[in-house]
Parts: sequence; C-alpha cells; structure tokens
Amino acid sequence: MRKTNIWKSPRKNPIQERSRLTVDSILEAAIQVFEQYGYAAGTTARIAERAGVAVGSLYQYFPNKDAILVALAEQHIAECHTLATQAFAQTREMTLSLAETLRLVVKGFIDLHAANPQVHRLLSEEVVPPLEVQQAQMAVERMLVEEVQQILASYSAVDASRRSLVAYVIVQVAEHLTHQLVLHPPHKLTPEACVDEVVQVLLGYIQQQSIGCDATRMVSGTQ
Amino acid sequence: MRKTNIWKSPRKNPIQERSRLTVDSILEAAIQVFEQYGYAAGTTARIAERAGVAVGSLYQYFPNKDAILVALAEQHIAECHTLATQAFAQTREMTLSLAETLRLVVKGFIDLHAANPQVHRLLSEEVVPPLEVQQAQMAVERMLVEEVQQILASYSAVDASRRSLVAYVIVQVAEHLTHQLVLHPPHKLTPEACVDEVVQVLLGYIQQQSIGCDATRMVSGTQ
Amino acid sequence: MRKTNIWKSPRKNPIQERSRLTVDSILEAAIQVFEQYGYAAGTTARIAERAGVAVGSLYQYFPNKDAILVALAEQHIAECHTLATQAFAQTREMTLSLAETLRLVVKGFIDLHAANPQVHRLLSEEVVPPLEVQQAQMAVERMLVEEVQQILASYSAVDASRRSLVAYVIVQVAEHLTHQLVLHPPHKLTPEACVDEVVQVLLGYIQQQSIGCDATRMVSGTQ
Amino acid sequence: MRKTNIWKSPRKNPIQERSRLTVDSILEAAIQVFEQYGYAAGTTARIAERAGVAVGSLYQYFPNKDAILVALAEQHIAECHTLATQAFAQTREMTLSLAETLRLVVKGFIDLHAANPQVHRLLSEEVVPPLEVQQAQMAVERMLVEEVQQILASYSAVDASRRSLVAYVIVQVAEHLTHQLVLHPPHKLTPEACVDEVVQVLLGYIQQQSIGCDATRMVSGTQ
DNA sequence: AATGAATGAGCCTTCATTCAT
DNA sequence: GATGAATGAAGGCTCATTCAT
Repeated sequence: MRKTNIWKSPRKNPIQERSRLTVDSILEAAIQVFEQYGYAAGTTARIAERAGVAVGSLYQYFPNKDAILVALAEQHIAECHTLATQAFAQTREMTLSLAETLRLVVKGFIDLHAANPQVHRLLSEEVVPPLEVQQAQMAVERMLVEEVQQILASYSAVDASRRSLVAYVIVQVAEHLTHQLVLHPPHKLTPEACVDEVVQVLLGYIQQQSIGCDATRMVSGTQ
Repeated sequence: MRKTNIWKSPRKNPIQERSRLTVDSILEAAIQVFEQYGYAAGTTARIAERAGVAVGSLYQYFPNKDAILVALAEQHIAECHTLATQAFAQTREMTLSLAETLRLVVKGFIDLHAANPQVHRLLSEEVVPPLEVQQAQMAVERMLVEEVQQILASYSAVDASRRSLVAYVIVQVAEHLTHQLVLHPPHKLTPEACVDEVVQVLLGYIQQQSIGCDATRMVSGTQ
Repeated sequence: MRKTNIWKSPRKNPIQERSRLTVDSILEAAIQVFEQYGYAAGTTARIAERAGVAVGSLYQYFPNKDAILVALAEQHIAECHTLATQAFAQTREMTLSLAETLRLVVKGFIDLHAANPQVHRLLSEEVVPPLEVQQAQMAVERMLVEEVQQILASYSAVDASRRSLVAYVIVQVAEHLTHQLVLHPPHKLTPEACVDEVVQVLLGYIQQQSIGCDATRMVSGTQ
Repeated sequence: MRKTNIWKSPRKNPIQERSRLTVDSILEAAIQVFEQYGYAAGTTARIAERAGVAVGSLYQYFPNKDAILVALAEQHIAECHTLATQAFAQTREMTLSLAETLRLVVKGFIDLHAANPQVHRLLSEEVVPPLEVQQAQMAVERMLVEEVQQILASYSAVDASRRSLVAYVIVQVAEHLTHQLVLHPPHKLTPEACVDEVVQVLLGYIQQQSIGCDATRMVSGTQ
C-alpha cells in the first residue's frame, strides 16, 4: 500500500445486475479478509475465494489490489457523509439542550464507527491511502468541524474567535474516544455510560470556554 | 506481522563495541524504513542497506524481521517509562495548581510521543505486536492511569468512586490529542497554544465532575 | 531434509488435464535434478526450469520442496508394491524349482530397482524421509519378507524356527546385490550372469540350512 | 557436495603440536555434526563451535567445507586399510577351517564399520565424494577382493576361473550385511548370531561353487 | 595464529497479475 | 464474461567464506 502508489479507479462501472452482485461480494469478502489477515497479508486469492469467484473475475472489476481498498474507502466515506448529514439534520430539527445535542452528535460518531469498524481502522491506521482518498476523508472531517461550529454558534457557547479551534478539538476528541470505544469497548461500562462520559468531556471543554481563555489563570482563580 | 507470530529474542548479546554500533545503526535504519514504507513493505534488505551493512549482519543480531520491531518496541517502551516516571516525579516535588500540574502532565505526554513518533505509530496502529510487547505497553498505560488517579486524589478534584474512570478517560484523551499533535501539527497554532488547548479539555472534564455525575441532568440545570 | 520436518500433502488435487501434465513434468524433472545435484543442492528453481515451468507453478502443486520428495516416494513405493505383488503371484501360478523361483524373485527385485534407481537411492540413502514414508517403506519390506517366507515354507527348504530369519537375510542380500547391480553394473558380466550369481548366493544360503545350524561345526565336518 | 566439486587438500600440514590438536578437534566435531544434521545442514559454524574454535581457525586448516569431509574420508580409508591388513594377516598366521577364516573376515568387516559408522555412512551414501576419494575407496575394496580371492585359492574352494567373481560377490555381501548390522542392529539377535548368519550366507555361496557353475543346470540336476 | 563480525550469493517461498481456454 | 493455471519478481533468511583486529 505504501510501496506501490498506483491507485486507479475501478475498471468498469458495473451497471449490470450480476456485475454489481459480484463487485459487492468481492468488497464484502475484502473487508473480512483484510480484517482477519491485515491488508498486506490479505491476498487477492483469499478475497476471491471468500467472495466465491475466481481471481480472474476479481481483476475484471478491479485493476489491482489497491483499487479494492479505494473502493472500500469511497464506499465507507460516502456512508460516513450520509450518516453525519442525517445526525446533524436531527439536531437542527429538534429543540434540545446543548448536552442533549452533544449526545446526539456523539451517538452519530459512534454509528459512524460502528458501521464498519474494520474498514475505518484500515483506513485510519494500517494503510496510507492515496491522496484522492485522503482528501475525501479530510473533506468529511472538515464538514464535521463546520457542523459542530454551527452548533456552538447556535448555542452561543463559545466566543466566535475560538469557535473554529474548539470545534476542531471537539471533533478530534469525539473521533478518538468513539473509535476507541467501538474497537476496544471497556468492560464494566455500559454503552450509555460511555456516551455519557464522552459528552462530559466535550461539555466540560465547552463550558470552560465561557469562563476564561487562559487555562492557568482560570484555574488559579478556582483554587 | 499478523500471520507469523514467531517472535524470538535477539540472537546474540552485543557486548563488543562494533556490534553495538551495528545494532544501533540497524535499529535506526529500521525506524526510517518502516516510517517510509510501512512495516510490510519495509524489507530487511532496505533496512540493511540504509544501515550500511549486509543483510547477513542484520540477521546476526536479529533472528527475523519481527525481532527488529520488538527491539524497537522494547526500546521505546523503556523510554516511555522513564519519561513518564520523571514527569510525574516533577509534579510531586513542586507545589502547583491543578492546571499547572496538568500542563506538566500533557507536556510529558508530548515528550513521550515526540521521542519516536514513528515507532509509536507503528506499535499503536499498523502492527499487532506480540503478547509480550502488548503487555509491556499496557503496563505503561496502567501506570499512567494510576499516576493521574493519584493526582486527582491529591487535589480532591474528583469523587473517589469515579476517580479511576476519569483518570482512564484523561489518559485516553491526552494520549490521542498529543499523538495527533505530534504527527499532524496544526499550522496556525503554536505548540504552547496546543498544550493550553489540551489542558483546557482535561480541566473542563475534571471540573465537570464536581458539578454532577449525570451529564444531562447537570447541564439541564445549567441552562 | 533433516532439519525441517514439515511434510505436507500436495496443495491441490490435480484433476484437470493440464495440471496433471504439469505435475508429472515436475516430478520427472525432480528425479533428474535430485540425481544430478543431490537433494540438498537440487533447488526448486532448477527443478522448475527443467520441467519447463515457473517456480510458482511448482508451488501451486507442492507446498514445499519436501513434498516433492514425498510424492516421488509415494509413487515409487506404490510401484514397488505392484511390481512385487506381480512377481510373487507368478511364482505361485507356475510350478517351478526352488532355483527357478528364486530367479524369478531376483528378477522382480531388479525390476523394482530398475524402475527408478535414483529415487530408490535418494530414499534409501541420502535422505531421512518423514515417518509416513518410512512406514510405507517398511511395510513393503515386511511384505517381501513374508512372501519369501512362504516360498521357503512351500519348498520345506528351511526349518520353521529359522524361516523368518532366513527370509529376512535373503531379502537383505537380494535387496543390496540387485541395488548394486543396477546402480553400478559390473562390466564383463551380462545381466543374466548377474542374476545367476545372486541366485547362487541365495540358494547356497538356503541349502546350508538343511545341513546344519551351526556354520562352524557344519563346515568343520566338511573339511 | 555434489554441486561444488572443488576438493582441495588441506591447506597446511599441521606439524606443530597445537595445530594437530585443533585439526583433530575439528574433525571430531565434524563427525558429530554431520551425523546429527547431515552434511548439507552441518554448518561450518556449528562444527567450529563444537570444536571449541572460531570459524576462522577452521578455515586456517581447511580451505573449505568439502576439505573437511575429504580429510575425514582419508582418515577413515586409512583406518580401514590398516584394519583390513591386520585381519587378513591373522587369517594367514593361523591354521583355520574355511568357516573360521570367514568368521574372522566378517569380524574384520564389522570392525571396519564399527570404527566410524557415521563417516562410513556419509561417504557411502549421503555424499558423492571427489574422484580422488572415490579411487581410494575403490583401492581398499580391490584389496579386500584380492585378499578374499587368495583365501579362496588357499582353500581350493572355488574354481580358478570364477574365483575373482566369487570374491567380488563375497565382499559385496559381507560389506552390505555388516553395514546393515552396525547401523540397524536387529534386536532379538545377538552380535554373534549375526556373524554366524553372515558366515552361513558366504559359506553357502562358496560351497555352491563346488557343485556346479551354472546355477540353473546345477539346480536342474538337483530336481 | 586466533577471533568472530561482516559479507552477499543463493535458497525457498509468496502472491499480484496475466491470459489461454 | 468467467475461470484458474501459469508466471516471475521480490521477500525473508542461511551459511560458506573473508578479513580487520
């Protein structure tokens, strides 16, 4: 993945019915195989076998191994985009407290990760995807940051000058904590308790903003 | 890495001067090569070449490729342990506000990651290390959580019943944010400003604790 | 061969026509290459080259180098079994003198060795085959000893108490002499003359039995 | 061994005391290592280690790995020559029956093999030695055949025209049977009983000669 | 002379990719 | 379009041999 940077787009647009089924089964098989063996050791032969097709057929739809990962990435990113859009739409439709809104957002993040933990892990950790995919990932992240920023604005929770930075940090924290949660769920903690905890982190951070900008000074006063 | 789990210890103990030099150059080269190509594509030939030795020499000191990573891991973990111990020792020696203590802790985390960002990334993301190494990693994390817990206790900042959980979350957040900071330093933000931001997140979370346990209720009341 | 004792079964069952041809050409090439270079220096690359295929094809049908030898062994042992069965069946169908029967048996042994002298040499001398193959070899030998024993019984040539031992010795002698004959045919001696000689050794040994059990005493009396 | 046919003589004649000790320890170690790992897998490093010297020292006395085997061979062949000469000298000094003489000869053969079974196996089976060594081996064998021929002559046991052939066969049989005996001693048979058996084979064969030259005719007459 | 670290050709094996059927 | 046998470059690793110390 890192070595060969030849990322091409799928060879053909599978319009026909059977083609689509084949492509889907290959992608599904790829997820399982990459999860079980990792990307490097997840051979095309194994993917084809699990998909129930011949290697040759695999190469009929994907010009090379990397293209499978790209397809997976694009699919995953699109899914994320949809999920995020829906979640934020909800927060706008309903009239909620900041905490409840945050809970909804965090819930959305968890859904994002739960959708395909393996693919997400693959893309965010094991592999360095092609620029094209990286940009798509960053676009989604930018969108998340912007949405959070709007939420902050709508609640007048944070000074405008810091809103962008705070939103970025919130996305980072939410991203990592939910990621961790989905991949390594801590026993002795119900999913709801987990969400509560993440919300507390974010809420605490936001409330901190209205107290003062300089952490040291702020806390000094507290003591 | 995932497939073959044969992790052995180094072949010979490099006592002699020349040996140590060779081993060091191999480890240094390995870091660079793994960083540039990833673990799977980071071939032993490339490592040897960059180290300026023959492959044979590499295998004189490491029984196989995985052993190089283990050596790297052990070296890195030891370094982390030392760094963490020192940082926490400082917080105890000096009389500081909670915020200042947190800043010291965050500074320690950043040093931890800055020491060998690539190796850290390799171990925490790309690769599934042998149990032995995993346990060492977990031991360090447990130690971090415990130290943070003691800090919380010394400041009576968090209810005893939640202290352990809060400490765990703090370590997670600090861990990820500093990791992100070191690997992808956001331009338009000085390092100090970064530290401030992380401290605010943690501080906000901690102060949240003294207000109420249930985030929703707590915030509802606030509004 | 001695070091790594990982013997697996062939990777896939060659059902298709082309596959079988490839497998056969590989086995044939292996015989030649092992004969010319010995097992250790008979590299898979050389075998593939002589077989006119790529190394990859070799590994499509054999999981590793040892598996080739195992296949060779099994093939050879099966051939031996068939040959031996046929030879002994002949001796039963026809009414022959002991000498003529022995000649038939010796002829069978020679055919056994002539079938694949190189493979036989490989298995019996150069290499330590896996237990599985060893047992098959021993099974064939046991069968030979038993058949010879029955012949001895049918001719009442040897006292029952010594029949088993004598049969064992006969097989040993026949085995080695014919082996030697096929591999290093002595010039100045026609094949028939060779057979005659072996038969004389065996016949002499058998006739010795009816004279007396103690060689020394027996011969002393003769002088 | 088969691949590289570069057999040179030892680099230097170890006259000095310490040198001889080193050479001897290397040869002794080589025997053990070749026995345990086989020739191909018996590395020079292991030999040196077991001999308690550095690899470099090994190469001070032997130009390459094969040279060690040659030295072993020459040593072994010389030993065989000595042993054989002594054994046959005995048969001449004493006045013995043919059977007793044969027993002495067989005893000699066993001593030959018992001296260094491993080296003998190595040379006669696993490895194709250089022409030089092969010739030395053949010279010893020729000597054995000649001695046996003289014994046959002295006992007027075999017609002069067949004496050479019979002697050759006797050596072959004795050679193989004793070889087998030493390497795979059959349980349920005392060493003495083994010797008896071999003597019987040989004696039977010899006595056969005085009956008739053509096995078929001879046996036909018997019927 | 002795040492043992260094060397690198060469071995076994894998796997992405192609192409005849 | 589908198949899967064939391909061969490339990777991990070994070990006979050399040479600076």
